[in-house]
Amino acid sequence: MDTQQPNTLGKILDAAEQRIRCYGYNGFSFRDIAADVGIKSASVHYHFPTKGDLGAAVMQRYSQRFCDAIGAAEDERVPAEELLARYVAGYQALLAKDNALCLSGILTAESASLPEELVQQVRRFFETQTDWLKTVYQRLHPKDKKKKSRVRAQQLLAQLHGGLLVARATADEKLFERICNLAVK
Amino acid sequence: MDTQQPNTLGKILDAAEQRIRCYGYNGFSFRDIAADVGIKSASVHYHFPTKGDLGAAVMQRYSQRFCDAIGAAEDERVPAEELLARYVAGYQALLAKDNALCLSGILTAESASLPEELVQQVRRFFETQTDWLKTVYQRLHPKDKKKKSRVRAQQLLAQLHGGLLVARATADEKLFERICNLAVK
DNA sequence: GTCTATAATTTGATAGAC
DNA sequence: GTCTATCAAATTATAGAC
Repeated sequence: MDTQQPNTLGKILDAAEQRIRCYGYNGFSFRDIAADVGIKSASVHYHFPTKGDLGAAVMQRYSQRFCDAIGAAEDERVPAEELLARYVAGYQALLAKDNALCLSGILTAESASLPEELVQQVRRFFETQTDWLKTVYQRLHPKDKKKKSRVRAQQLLAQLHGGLLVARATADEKLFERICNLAVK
Repeated sequence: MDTQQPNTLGKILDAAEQRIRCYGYNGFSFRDIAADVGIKSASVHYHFPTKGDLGAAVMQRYSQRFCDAIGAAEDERVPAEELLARYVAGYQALLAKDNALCLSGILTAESASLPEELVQQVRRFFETQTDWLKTVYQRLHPKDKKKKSRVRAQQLLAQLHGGLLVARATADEKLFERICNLAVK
């Protein structure tokens, strides 16, 4: 799914991210991860003492990757339209491919059964995304009030994450693409 | 959350639906349900032999309730605009209140770890919703092609379910309301 | 760092008394 | 229908050898 990590720690994170995105946080065990990587579960505990530690590390890496990928919303060398198009394209490329949800989406669904730290990480993820999109929308519609740009951002996020959800539920591969096309128009 | 059932079977379904919507299918046990209802887990097994049976019954009742609530999309006594507004209002009233997802949404997120029967039920739920909304949109925009009405329907579903997701993640109670206002405009 | 072995707990599920 | 008692398997996690 992403850049295959050569070291054990990276492989564990890869496996855990994949597992969570497909089965949910409560749908995988340390033994599953161990089997995926080709080691024993005790070795997974060596790298991540508790399941909460593992979940937090996966989410942390995921957030960081997202931030790196989208860059600065204020970067004036790139037109706002293109930033937005890139953002949506990123969802198509990274997320819609295997018909799995965004990591943050699936963790939100299970949030009541998650360690509080993980819930906070997910919340920060969505707030970071909202802030980024808000800035882009403000460049796109400079006359809008900041509040309106924020609502636009939240609306797009809802559309994208809901698109991933409905596409997965109906096993309709083209659905997300159509949602995206409508979103960037 | 819904009409409190007086009989044990109904109480079990209520408790299971609540548990799934907050913790996910993999986030609750028969003992949890038993404790919620005030019986022992063996008694839950009397009503629903396996966890799959329980999950299927919860989803079945949920789908039926949805169908009953929205009525026939072809009902000409009700204007299409109102049907749409009612539909969105239903999401606000039933789902957004406790900041939990739609049952189908959370099951979609975990779908890879679910019994196949349950996955199919969820798929049918979304297809039923899409068909209903498609018919309403065709009444609203009679000149549109059927395909376009279908895409409108999917887009609204994505927006609503994504709205529930992002609202829950950010613990922003007003967010879903704003998404809804934009949706029915 | 990875292993074997194992502890402590939880889980889905069943048998049989009342 | 609900209970007590229990099972077999799985789960998170740790101790200690290599």
